[in-house]
Amino acid sequence: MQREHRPLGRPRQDLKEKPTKNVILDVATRLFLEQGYQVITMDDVAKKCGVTKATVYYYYKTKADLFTDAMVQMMIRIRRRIFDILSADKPLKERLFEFAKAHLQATVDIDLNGFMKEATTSLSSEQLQQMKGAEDKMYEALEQALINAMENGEIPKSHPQLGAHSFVALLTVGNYKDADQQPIFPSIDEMTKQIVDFYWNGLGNE
Amino acid sequence: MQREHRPLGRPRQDLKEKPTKNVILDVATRLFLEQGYQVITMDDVAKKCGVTKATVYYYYKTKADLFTDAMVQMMIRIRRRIFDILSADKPLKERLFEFAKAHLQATVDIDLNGFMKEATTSLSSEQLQQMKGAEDKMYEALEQALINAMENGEIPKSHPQLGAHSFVALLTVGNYKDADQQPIFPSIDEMTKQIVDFYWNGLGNE
Amino acid sequence: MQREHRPLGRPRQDLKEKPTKNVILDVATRLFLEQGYQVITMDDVAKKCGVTKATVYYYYKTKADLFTDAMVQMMIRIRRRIFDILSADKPLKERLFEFAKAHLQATVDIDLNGFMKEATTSLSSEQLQQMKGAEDKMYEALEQALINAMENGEIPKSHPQLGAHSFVALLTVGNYKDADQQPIFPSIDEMTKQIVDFYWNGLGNE
Amino acid sequence: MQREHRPLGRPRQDLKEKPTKNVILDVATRLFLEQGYQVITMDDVAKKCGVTKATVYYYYKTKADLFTDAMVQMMIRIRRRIFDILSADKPLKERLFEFAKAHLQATVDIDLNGFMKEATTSLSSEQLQQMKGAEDKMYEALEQALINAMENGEIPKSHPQLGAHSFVALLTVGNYKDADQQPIFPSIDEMTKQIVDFYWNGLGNE
DNA sequence: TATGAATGAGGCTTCATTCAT
DNA sequence: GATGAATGAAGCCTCATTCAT
Repeated sequence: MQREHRPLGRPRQDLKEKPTKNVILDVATRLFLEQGYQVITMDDVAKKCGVTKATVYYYYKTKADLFTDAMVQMMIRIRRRIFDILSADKPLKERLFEFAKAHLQATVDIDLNGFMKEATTSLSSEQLQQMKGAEDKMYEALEQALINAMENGEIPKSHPQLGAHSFVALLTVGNYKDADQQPIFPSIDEMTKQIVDFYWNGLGNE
Repeated sequence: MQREHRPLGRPRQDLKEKPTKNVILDVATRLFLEQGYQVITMDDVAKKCGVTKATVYYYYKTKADLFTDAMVQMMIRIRRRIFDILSADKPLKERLFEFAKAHLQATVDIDLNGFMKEATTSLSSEQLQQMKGAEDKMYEALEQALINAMENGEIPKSHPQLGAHSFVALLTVGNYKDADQQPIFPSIDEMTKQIVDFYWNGLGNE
Repeated sequence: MQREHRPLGRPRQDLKEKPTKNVILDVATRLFLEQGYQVITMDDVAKKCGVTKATVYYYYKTKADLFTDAMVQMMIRIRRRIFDILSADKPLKERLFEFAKAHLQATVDIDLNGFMKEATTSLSSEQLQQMKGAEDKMYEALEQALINAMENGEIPKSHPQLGAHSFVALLTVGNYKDADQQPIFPSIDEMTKQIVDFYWNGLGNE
Repeated sequence: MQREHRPLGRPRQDLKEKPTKNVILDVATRLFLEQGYQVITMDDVAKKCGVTKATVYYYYKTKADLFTDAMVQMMIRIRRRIFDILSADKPLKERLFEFAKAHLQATVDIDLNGFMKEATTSLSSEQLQQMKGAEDKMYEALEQALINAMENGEIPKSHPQLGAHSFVALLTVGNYKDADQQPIFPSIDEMTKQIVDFYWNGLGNE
């Protein structure tokens, strides 16, 4: 765990350049999230990164690999976010509100269900396992927060896995737009409040 | 496994077979639901129908057309089902339970969000309108049932659109399988009961 | 050569309806002339005629047959027009002018060269013979007029076949439009006059 | 007959072969000239080049692009030839003769009219502009030679644009073959002489 | 580390043609 | 005489992937 030997003084400017592999992963993640696995081509990724397709293949052996890595990393990041937000020292409802709001503000709708479905046909079973694993861990982070709250007596005891999934499911309501592009509530704040209230009731609170 | 190749030309009108167009629409609907728009090819559809691709194109000018029609028809059917089940003369909670159960029993997970996302990238704006229109109407059917119940005093007054969307969103929880292919609850009945209870609380009932 | 027995009196209205076969031929001729053999589909023809493809096939065994017939009939008509115009009792130059003008007024550019080239790949050799035959006869009509004029002393003796082809070739100049859609001369009359003058000189007149 | 399939990936840079892009353009030009736009498939081009279709698409995004480029390059070459031949220091008639002969010797009949017609239906308006532009410039080269000759007093003053187009139009006469495959004159030399003489008269020379 | 050049496989779509009615 | 339903063959184009440099 020791840091590598590094020259003294201020690092050179070009050290700030993100390594190519990271650029690719970040760009890919965004593109896949925005448009889905099938629609995005390796060329799309390459072009957005300012490199060639061959370079992408230098870092990721297949498209499926790139996708898997992108999704897994993303779920890890979300899990970390859940941890961060939900371990704050505030009433659970407030923490849920914060998380919900953060989630709904992210422009891209993270439709995990959809991604898993698209992936099923194209990924190796090992890759699917990886994704599923990351997904499960993500939910577990939420579950844990609920379990804690149940033990604290903050909320009634109930099935925490159901609670975790229900929360994420309800968040998708926030992304709905009708035929005229109207969301259900005009502001994100209102949207978030309503969803969290609904969820809070659902948990059995009065 | 499939029918032998038919001879050229118009087939004899022997048996009272389902008209080819219907066969195509039904098969396409199932395939699209199971695997998504991008993954399914026109050839997949054709082969499953025992006809050639050209025949599929005889009835549907493009893949996007076929998809749109399939989705719209499906949403119309669901809407009808909602009507049928929700207009029965029973307590609302029972009716919700019935609908939820029917929905969760359908083998294919009807992930509307996912479909709309895939559609966005590949359909004409006119086709998107059609799909969105059908989707909205579907939700309206649910909303109406909620509105009635609020007026009856069966449930507290609240935002019916939110209620409708929340219900559908919660249903997706029933399709979740973890990395070991385990659903959250082992039986559909239990699953349905838990989801409807959660929802029922969410609506503000005590 | 006796006329068929026909009922006395005025024929019924519906006798005025052009027989379907003729409609097809006429429509096909126009479409092929306007857009070429390959581009026009049997469906295009059928739709413009208000019948189905199968009907077109009822009258013409193949697309190549329809095309051949259309082109041959057209060349026969042109040949007749040449006869009519060129056998009038006026100075040759006037007659040439008239024919040229009639030709240039027809909106469609009858680019026989182009048609023969397109046809070569797609027609049977017998069909090609038919077309070539009709084309040759068409030119012969012009040649004959030139031969007559040479014998009359109206124009110097020269190679009549060259004369006939040169005339038709020069007419194509009238259809030229530059990148800004400008023809070489602004009015058809001026165009015709200039071309015929040029031709007239070419024949060796002073 | 053709090269064996190449292995995947970048080929060894062995011999000083013509760059693939040039090979494709040259082959395509010849094929399009010989048989027309619609008849030639991208596969035809690829096979004649000993590469796969995908390779052709690597260099040209669409068939229309390939065609446009082929035609434009060809017209640029012709224009250069016009320049070269017509700027020699000889009497105009001799120069015209030379150009005509060179043109008629080229085995393929360059039927510009036909190509422009085929193009109209299939090319984007931008591509059409490109082709038209190249065509116009080609004619302008001829016009300029005529203008010079008029100013020299070598030929009478007349409309140079008409002169340029007439010349090219008359050249097509040289490619005519009748139903028995007979050209109008048996030898190219005689053909050329007759056409140029006709043209020379047409210009108003005595 | 990065890329340019190439391929194979496959997807969408069109179209001439056929045939029972 | 006319048509609706179907097919087979082919054409355009895309894309994940490979490999020598």
